[in-house]
Amino acid sequence: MAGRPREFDRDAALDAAMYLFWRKGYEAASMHDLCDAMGVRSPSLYAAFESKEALYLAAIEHYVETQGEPVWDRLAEGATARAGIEKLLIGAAETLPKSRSAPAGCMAVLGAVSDEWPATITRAVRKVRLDMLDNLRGRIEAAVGSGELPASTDTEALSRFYLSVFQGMAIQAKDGATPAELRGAVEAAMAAWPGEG
Amino acid sequence: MAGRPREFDRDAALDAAMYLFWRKGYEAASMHDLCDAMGVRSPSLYAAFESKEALYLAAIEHYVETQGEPVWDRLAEGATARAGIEKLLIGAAETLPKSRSAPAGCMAVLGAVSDEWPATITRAVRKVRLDMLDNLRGRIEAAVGSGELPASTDTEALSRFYLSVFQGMAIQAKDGATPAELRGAVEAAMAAWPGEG
DNA sequence: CATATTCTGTGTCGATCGTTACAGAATAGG
DNA sequence: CCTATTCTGTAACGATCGACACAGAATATG
Repeated sequence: MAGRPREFDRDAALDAAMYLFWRKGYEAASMHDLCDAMGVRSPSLYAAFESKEALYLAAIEHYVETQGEPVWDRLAEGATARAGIEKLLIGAAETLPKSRSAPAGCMAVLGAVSDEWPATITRAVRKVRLDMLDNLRGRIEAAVGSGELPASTDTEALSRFYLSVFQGMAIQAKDGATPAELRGAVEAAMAAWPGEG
Repeated sequence: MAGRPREFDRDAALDAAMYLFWRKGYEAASMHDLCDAMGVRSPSLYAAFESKEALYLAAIEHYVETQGEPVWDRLAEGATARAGIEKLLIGAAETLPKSRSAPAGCMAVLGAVSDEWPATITRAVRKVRLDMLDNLRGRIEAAVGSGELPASTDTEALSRFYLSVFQGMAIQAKDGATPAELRGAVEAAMAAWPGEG
């Protein structure tokens, strides 16, 4: 292909945009802020990502791949569903609080929770949250199939419950909760596992 | 006092502003939208509430008084802390989903979760969330004092856990969860009560 | 080298943002 | 009635928003 080569790294720029959207949300991250953070002038940005809306969609997808999946992969680990969920939540307790390398909270949990973000973004972010529920339910249903949990288990309720713990932890992390404080909540939550106590 | 009397009901206008902020958040609710919803022209609005920022602060306070407290008052009801928390969460399951009269979710839980809302608002909304934690911890510590819970109870962890359930439920309500679905999560959460199972 | 193509940088577009100046209307106190 | 005071409505302010026109610079292909 002919033409002047792009002078910036598209993936690095997308990564920078992700962090800014993560920290500020959609509306509060202006194109001016984004250009600064990405080290790119706006025409180059539009040429590479089409629009602010499309940039956010690319950023949330990038977030899921680079930030979300490493945490949610733990759900599949462990010999039992109980162990997998505990690993997931402990990992979240470690990851959600603000650190040197990452803002506090979860971009997918805390994004588009008010109306009037562009509808495509609301739809995309909500889908990520609903995928979380599906992942939990999948692991729990498998546990019922394998006999780890009784057939009478309300898998819908149990997965919704653990999802609410995860999502609530994201908000508390945004409010300054430490990993140790969140681990305490996880420990309390695991006591709700059927048959526990 | 002299002067032309105000032609609109300040409390009714504040109530309308509260619902709009509740639904849209801070930035997405423009002064234009607010004037429409409140039935007031902007100079009258500024004369009565000073600024958009001050209006939001008044609205969140109004929200806590009229929407939050009726739900959180249930925490004090019931013979035991366990019963109080269950009443609170069941009430939340009923209240948080979208209804004819109210938007989905909780204005305090879902507000100011991204940076760069005005700092005074972030501080005020976060304080409401931290008050939730204090309320839960207070009830739980009282239960330890009365012997309902063993002295070894990690009251901090237990209150953080139930707070995370409440806050997670607010997000799921925003994503369309029904009262019945949230009640299921509450039922699962109550199984984590110490000694349960 | 010549040309087509693609990126970069400057500057700016119209729209909308929160906010307010100003003039007219409506009251209370004298 | 007259005046001071406070509200209402029109209209507009400067600032910022997302997005883009345009010209110049840099490459691949022929």
